[in-house]
Amino acid sequence: MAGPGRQSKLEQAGGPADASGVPEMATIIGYKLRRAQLLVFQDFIDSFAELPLRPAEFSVLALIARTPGLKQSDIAARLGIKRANFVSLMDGLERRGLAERRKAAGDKRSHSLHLTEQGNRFVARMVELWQAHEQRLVDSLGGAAERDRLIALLDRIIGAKG
Amino acid sequence: MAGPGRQSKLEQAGGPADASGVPEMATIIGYKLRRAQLLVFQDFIDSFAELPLRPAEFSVLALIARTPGLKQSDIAARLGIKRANFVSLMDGLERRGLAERRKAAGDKRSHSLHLTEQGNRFVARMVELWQAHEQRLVDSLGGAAERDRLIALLDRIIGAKG
DNA sequence: TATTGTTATACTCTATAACTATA
DNA sequence: TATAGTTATAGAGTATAACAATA
Repeated sequence: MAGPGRQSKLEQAGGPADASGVPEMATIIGYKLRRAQLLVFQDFIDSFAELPLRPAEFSVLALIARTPGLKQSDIAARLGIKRANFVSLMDGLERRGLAERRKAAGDKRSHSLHLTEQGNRFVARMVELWQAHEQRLVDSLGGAAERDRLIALLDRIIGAKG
Repeated sequence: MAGPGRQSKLEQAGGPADASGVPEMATIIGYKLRRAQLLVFQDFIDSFAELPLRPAEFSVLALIARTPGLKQSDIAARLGIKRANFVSLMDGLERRGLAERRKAAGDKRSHSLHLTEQGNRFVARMVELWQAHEQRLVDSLGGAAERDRLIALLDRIIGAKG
């Protein structure tokens, strides 16, 4: 990792560094990712003032809408949510009448997840609000092509875990 | 927002959507940003197993190293940390003997922040560990040019708040 | 009056262990 | 034995209000 001749390869990993090699925050990938992600989530929250919904709840409803009938554990795993933490999240969606647990056919341990009728209507409005939010983001990036480039780069970081 | 002729502009904001317009998570900017950021922070934490340090602590030490003497509130504001939350973070760095508060010259209310001698040595090692972490990221992206493209795209989202 | 640092507090998110009922 | 769902709990991270000292 640190052989001789290291000095001749300054700035190979990070961006501009001072004499001691301390990087400027503006050039650090993780720092920029965090700042951007916080801003995007804040815009998401603001966009859903009319229909209070957190990003995690949005992702659960969207996934159930697209692939109804999946087991609770499957939904949680696909979204990177621990199954223990998924319980109260799903409780909330059920309490609001948007989604429901049904006894799975074969396996009596598991629940399969579905939207309710009200949930379907909710998701329709949710998608409209989301599109406005996403369009703002795409515009700030400079267009759909830039959006695609950003996602392609993020996918390289995420790798096979996508 | 939703005029007639909307069907002819499908997928303008989001990526592939099903018949009801529900987006696939893999095409959502905020979702990808979150996943990537979590992975990067996890790799950061793993990289600092030898020298336990959280991302926020890293950013504070790096900022003090590059611009010593700034007020506590300035450091916090530049990093997007609420000053109330900055107190215990700084307490930790001071307790570990890495950084210190000094009475500011003019204003008796404020503290100016500096690294200790031990802090300088710590930062030197911290930078080495960080470079290995950052190099892994750059490699996964495909090179420094891709890193620059990613940061440029993130800066468009962040806008003037960077 | 306003600002700096601080305390206290609360809420969200995340992580782990242990329980139950099934398999 | 292992898995699905659940409960309880603890730790971060983050947000606001209020206070003392100082400007």
